[in-house]
Amino acid sequence: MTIDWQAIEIMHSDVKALPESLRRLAADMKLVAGSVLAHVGSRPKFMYFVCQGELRLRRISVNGTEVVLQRCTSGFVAEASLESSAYHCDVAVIENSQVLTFPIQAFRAILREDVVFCQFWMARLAREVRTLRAQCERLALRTASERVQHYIESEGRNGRLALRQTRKAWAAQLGLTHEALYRTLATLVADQVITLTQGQNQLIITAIGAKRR
Amino acid sequence: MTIDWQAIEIMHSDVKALPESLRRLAADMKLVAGSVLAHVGSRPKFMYFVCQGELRLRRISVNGTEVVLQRCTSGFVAEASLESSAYHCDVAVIENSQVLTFPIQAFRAILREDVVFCQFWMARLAREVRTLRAQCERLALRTASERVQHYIESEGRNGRLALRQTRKAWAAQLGLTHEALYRTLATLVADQVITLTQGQNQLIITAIGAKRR
DNA sequence: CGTACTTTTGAATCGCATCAAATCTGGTGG
DNA sequence: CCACCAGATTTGATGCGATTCAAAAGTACG
Repeated sequence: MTIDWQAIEIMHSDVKALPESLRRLAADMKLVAGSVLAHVGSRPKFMYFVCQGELRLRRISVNGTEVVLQRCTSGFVAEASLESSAYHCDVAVIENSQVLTFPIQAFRAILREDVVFCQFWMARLAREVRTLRAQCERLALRTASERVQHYIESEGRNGRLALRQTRKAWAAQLGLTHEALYRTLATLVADQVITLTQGQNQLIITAIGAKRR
Repeated sequence: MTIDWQAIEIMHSDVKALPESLRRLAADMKLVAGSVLAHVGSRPKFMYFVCQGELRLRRISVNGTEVVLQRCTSGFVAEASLESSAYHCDVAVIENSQVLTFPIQAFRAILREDVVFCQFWMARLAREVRTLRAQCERLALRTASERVQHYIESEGRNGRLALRQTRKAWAAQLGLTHEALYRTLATLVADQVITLTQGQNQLIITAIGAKRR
């Protein structure tokens, strides 16, 4: 059960910040798509780090709609769970995944002792805050078209975005039904605001004009 | 220009966690309603702590709508600015306010040295993440009524909520127009889902039934 | 007492959700 | 290799709910 840290570091540079003491406590774990790693309200026992696959933080809202709060395909999951005594969302396994697990008590202890790692962790949280603020901003936009363009601008590079998920999943993240997203993309293409190109296993979206709305 | 820390600590318990070294660098500052403390894109020079008044993190979105990302009436503002070289939102002064300012370089340095304060700061960030996740969840709800009830549940206590802002401002936070919110509140009252009581200078909202939608 | 702002109500319009159904796709097992 | 299946994609029709524009009434504050 030895973990090949070097191999993991190549894929996930975040791992480099992990102190030796934490690495010794890590364990390897495989997860099956469709399962749920943690439920709302349950007590966090481990911190998880995604090496492969995809997890999602989600909540089933009052009326039954699924709300995606975060997609995790690489890196730590649910950083905020470190501080709290209960998960505030479900952690769902979307694809077969491989994760590292760290006992949460030990994690907390090391965070208290290791200043460098503490720094690193704070930076992670701050980044998370920024991402969430962007998402709030996006969800407050009133039309599907605006949300799509906002997403391209804030998540893409120079108006180019490689969509690493299905459009259906993207729709959930944008707070739209998949039908609405399909239609919106179609009209945006027709109006020459964006172009869609099929890359290998992912859709490439490119913004063209400065046209809005 | 001496700051009365004891007086401030009574109102804002967060201040107790501030190490002496940081306190020595603090300065007092009064802000006028309507002004803007920091603009998107500008470089953070100070960390701000709100003693009195109200600041808001906001962004003017693509189509001109104001999006409120955070209201600050007490405590640190824009925690994430600590890590970044530019503000990612405007910091607007809503009411005449009094804030403490801390040179950001020094703030960072002390965070590197003082483990206890670092702990405290991490906890703040984690709380912020949770709040933002709740807001994302709320904004993804499709109807005004659901957002209102979600807000009452997540921000209130036992189905009771003291609204510390105007309904118009609340509407912005909920991603609604003020008209929509007024109408929604009216129908929720009519349907006996909530009651509204006028407290001193604030509206008290109480959820009654388990009725949804 | 006037001004600026919030609160309230009305009417028309628009965009998305919803329900439905057809097609396309990748992956599976025979 | 092909038939088949589950899921994603796509298109259509309809209705609801929020936006929008407008205007009046209420409220706080100097």
